[in-house]
Amino acid sequence: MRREYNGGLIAFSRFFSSFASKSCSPESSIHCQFRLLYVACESLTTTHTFSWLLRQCIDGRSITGLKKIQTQMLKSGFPVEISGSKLVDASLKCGEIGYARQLFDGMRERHIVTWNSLIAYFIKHRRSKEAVEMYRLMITNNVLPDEYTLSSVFKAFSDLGLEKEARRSHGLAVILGLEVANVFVGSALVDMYVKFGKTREAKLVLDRVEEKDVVLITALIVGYSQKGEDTEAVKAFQSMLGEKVQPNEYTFASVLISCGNLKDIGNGKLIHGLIIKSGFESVLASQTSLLTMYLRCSLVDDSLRVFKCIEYPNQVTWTSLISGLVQNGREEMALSVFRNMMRDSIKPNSFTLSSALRGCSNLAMFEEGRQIHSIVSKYGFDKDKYAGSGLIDLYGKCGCSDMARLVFDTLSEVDIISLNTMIYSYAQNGFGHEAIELFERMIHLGLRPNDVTVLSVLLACNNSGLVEEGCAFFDSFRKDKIMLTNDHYACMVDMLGRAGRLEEAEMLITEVINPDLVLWRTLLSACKIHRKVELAEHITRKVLEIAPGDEGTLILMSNLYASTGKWNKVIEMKSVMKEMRLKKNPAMSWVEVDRETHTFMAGDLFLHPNSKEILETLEDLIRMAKDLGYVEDKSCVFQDMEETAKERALHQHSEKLAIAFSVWRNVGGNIRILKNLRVCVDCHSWIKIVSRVINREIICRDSKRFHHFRDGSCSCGDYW
DNA sequence: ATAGGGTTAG
Repeated sequence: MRREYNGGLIAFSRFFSSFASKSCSPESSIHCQFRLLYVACESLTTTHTFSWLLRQCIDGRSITGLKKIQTQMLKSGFPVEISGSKLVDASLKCGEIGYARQLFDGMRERHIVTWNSLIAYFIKHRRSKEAVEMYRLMITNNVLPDEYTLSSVFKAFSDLGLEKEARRSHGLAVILGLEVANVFVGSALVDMYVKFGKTREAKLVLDRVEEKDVVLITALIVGYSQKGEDTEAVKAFQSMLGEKVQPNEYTFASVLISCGNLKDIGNGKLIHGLIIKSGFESVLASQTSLLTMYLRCSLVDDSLRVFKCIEYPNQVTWTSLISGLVQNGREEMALSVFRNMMRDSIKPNSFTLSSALRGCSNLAMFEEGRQIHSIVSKYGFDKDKYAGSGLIDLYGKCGCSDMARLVFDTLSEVDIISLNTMIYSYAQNGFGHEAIELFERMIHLGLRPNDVTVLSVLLACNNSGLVEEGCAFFDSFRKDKIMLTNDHYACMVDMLGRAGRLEEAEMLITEVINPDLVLWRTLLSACKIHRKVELAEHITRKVLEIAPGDEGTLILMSNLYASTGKWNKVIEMKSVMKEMRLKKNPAMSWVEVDRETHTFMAGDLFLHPNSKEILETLEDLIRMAKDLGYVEDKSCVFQDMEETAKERALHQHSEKLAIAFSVWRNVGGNIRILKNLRVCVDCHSWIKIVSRVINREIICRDSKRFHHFRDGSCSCGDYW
């Protein structure tokens, strides 16, 4: 009789659902189900039917239905303990935590499944605190946790950093014999120790688990690769194969990260083969991991080949490609990939945006970067620290530290990275006081400065001529036992050297355990500024002992001889360089106009389609600058030639060409140019005057810093 | 009836 009714019910339900799918809206379909439940609830008793009905409620997310079933269960004398856990589980699956909690609180006797379901729900929704509270309540109520409880709750411990309590529960798992016997408990433990950064203990747990499976071993591999113990990760993977445990896409993903970190292309390709052999070749996660691995190993073509085989790349796949291309210096391609992604209507996330922004800031692509800024806003990432730092970096590298600051001030959370980025932006642009102010705020917030902070602060002092402040900071960093690297020393050597305190600068180098070429070259360029030929010769001899024929040193020395008029020495140096087949890095400037980049090389305009117009504009600008007092500084010419030829050479320095081009194209607003070397004294004084002539700000990024030319003066205070 | 691992970033 009952069975018949149940069968009838199913048929009834089928009738309704087919009816619903054909002609009804989803709401009316659920309405039909309510009617159905109402009818059914009148006379039902079997466990089987209750389960079926609960399933219907879960599918229809119907709390009303649940309540009806509850009444019916009570009426029919269904064991309260069982019905309770069933109802709690069903309410949680309907997303009704409030009702579940209400049921839970009303129970006199609670089945362990009830506890487990609630804990699992909290874990699933990352409500770790409540999960742990529930677990504690369970213990105080003398309910002994089982394998289900433990395999869930460990995640909450690691999430909240409750290591002590976690170890106590681990002990419980050992006493109950679950650590060894239940692989779920074992993997949860491994995962937990991994999250605590304790890979050694994770491995000890793994070794004790009797029947090891993929998840267990993968959890350990993940731990190794996230901690940078990449060799261990690869070893664990190999031993997994030895134990005949079949890896899956999760396993491949983590071991491939380690291969990428190790640049272990041999194992990387081996795993690629394994992926094909075990049928994971068209699993998106595996494809993405392979793509990333190839990019980390700088095999851009291989990664593109993998990408082409992917039918539907997702957000992560696209992002991985974009960030990898940027890391390999293929910014242009990265940005075109980004545009393709947007065209395919794949939503970007903060990873995507910060990668694309880094592509822009590497090349100081202002317009492109601004467009990405509007995408950042469109998708609601204005307050995000990752996208935000990307924007700060972009604006900093485009010479707009005020815009960088606007972004910084909207961030919802200030952390060491965003602070460092902002301080560095100020430093590059010569806003020393602003940088120091932010640094003080950082200390006030209780954040410990790291090596990037130290470099940014020193650079800020250096670029603003704050020598005393810089020295004071340096001393305090030394006292605070902050690790100082060669870069930090190089910054100080530059600062002291440029201030003419060459002896102190040299002393500082002797303090360094392993002085590198950069340090010596820095001191050498200070010699060049102050025309200290003898000291420079002394240093050059020293450097050439460590690094015979060092290109940078020879060029600096040759330029020093040239600027002091020692032309025979210049010829000598040049012949040495020629013999060693060294070529000077040609000076280049570039400028972005209408999202197109135009590159200029000194004296080289013949190939430009508008050379005539550019030269005419340039002549006008030089004439007007001369009217306001510009005089050529011929010490900036490093070749021995006739005076008029020197003038001509000066007039065609790449930055002058780039500025003339921008003026001719009538670029609106500021003029923003970039240069691969440092700007020379002659161009510097010329650009100052031109900024007044055309009454516009000219921002020039050279290889070391920014110069903001406005109304006849420069932000660097003629100190660079 | 209730349970475990991964991919992209400054």
